[in-house]
Amino acid sequence: MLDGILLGLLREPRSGYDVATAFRRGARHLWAADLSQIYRTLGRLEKEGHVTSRVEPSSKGPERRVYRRTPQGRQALLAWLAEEPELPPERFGYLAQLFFMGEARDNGRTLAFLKDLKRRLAERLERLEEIEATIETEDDHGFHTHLTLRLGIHAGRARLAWCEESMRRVRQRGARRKA
Amino acid sequence: MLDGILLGLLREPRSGYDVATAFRRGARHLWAADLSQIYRTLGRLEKEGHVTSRVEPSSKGPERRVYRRTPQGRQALLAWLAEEPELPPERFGYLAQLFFMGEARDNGRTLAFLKDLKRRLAERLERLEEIEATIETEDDHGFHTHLTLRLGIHAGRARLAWCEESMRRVRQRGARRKA
DNA sequence: GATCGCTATGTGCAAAGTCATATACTACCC
DNA sequence: GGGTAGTATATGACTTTGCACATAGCGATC
Repeated sequence: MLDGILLGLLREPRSGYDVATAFRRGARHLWAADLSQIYRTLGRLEKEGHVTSRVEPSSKGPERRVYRRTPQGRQALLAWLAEEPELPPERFGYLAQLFFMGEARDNGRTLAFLKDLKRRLAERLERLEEIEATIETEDDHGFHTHLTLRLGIHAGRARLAWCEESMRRVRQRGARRKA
Repeated sequence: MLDGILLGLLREPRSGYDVATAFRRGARHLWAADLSQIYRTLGRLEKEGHVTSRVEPSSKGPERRVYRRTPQGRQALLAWLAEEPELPPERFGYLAQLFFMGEARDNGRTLAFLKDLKRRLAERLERLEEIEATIETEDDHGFHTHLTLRLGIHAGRARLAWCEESMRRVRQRGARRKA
């Protein structure tokens, strides 16, 4: 999966560091990966013949190893794009915490948890909305970038609405219990 | 993270198989885990003193190893519940595919992709809505279960709305190009 | 009495991902 | 001259996860 993303980012020749930078800028809202993993994956892709690399001098640091996508690499990218949509495995740490929070029998804690969660989710959403404001949607790449960003925004707003609904329900429940 | 979920499910003594069954029924919408991983994790939790186990005969199969949460295990659970909300790493395979689909220059393909995606997301949402219809929301556990389910439903509807928005935009874009 | 499906517990192996660490050059500020 | 920040490439150790496989009892059905 990371393979496809790296091949996609290698539309132009780039060093591992550049790829990671492009990754942080353009793809961090759809996949998380750290530098060491990117380097290792690029190494594997080279062994598999999807990319080639060449060491080049750098103007502002040590030597760079610049990767280029091969025709075979482009084919692999297109094949990945032609696959079925890959649904993510469910992995919601905060939901799991909330799920068992009945165990603690503490509505105040649940409320504080939701408030904290809402703040974090709102921050994420704001970052996406900032990016949206800067996107050029005319060319193919920008158009598709914007499509993906929109999902983050739709989903982010839905999560905030859920936080509010949940906080309301927890408060009502607390009030009902005291009564 | 799975640690907390297993400790939470062990409110009553259960075998690994039972835990996995409870997992599939009650927690699969918030975390994915297969049997082998559950067995391994229970083994580690025992080594760490969070659970104990005892082999017991079964009426309908081979012997069962029944796990019980220790006081230390309960403390570990409460500590986990008191932690900050854990945000998931971004890992959207289908979004990554869509992100690079400009490379293929094929609006028809993008449209088919979104249609397929929408169908899958709608199925997931339906399953959550079916579960919601069967939930008892009065007791602590049911209340918190329902809260988590609601997020899945909010987010699921937002994703469907996004699919429709995206399909509309892709169609418009296709029409504009032909004109 | 053979086979199927469910109950039940595990091992082996590989891929994916996380975190810490080592190295080293350049530019800039103090 | 010294410290910090950014550029740049990696390796080592570890955990988590996924997938396949091995084993075996029990009940029902054919």
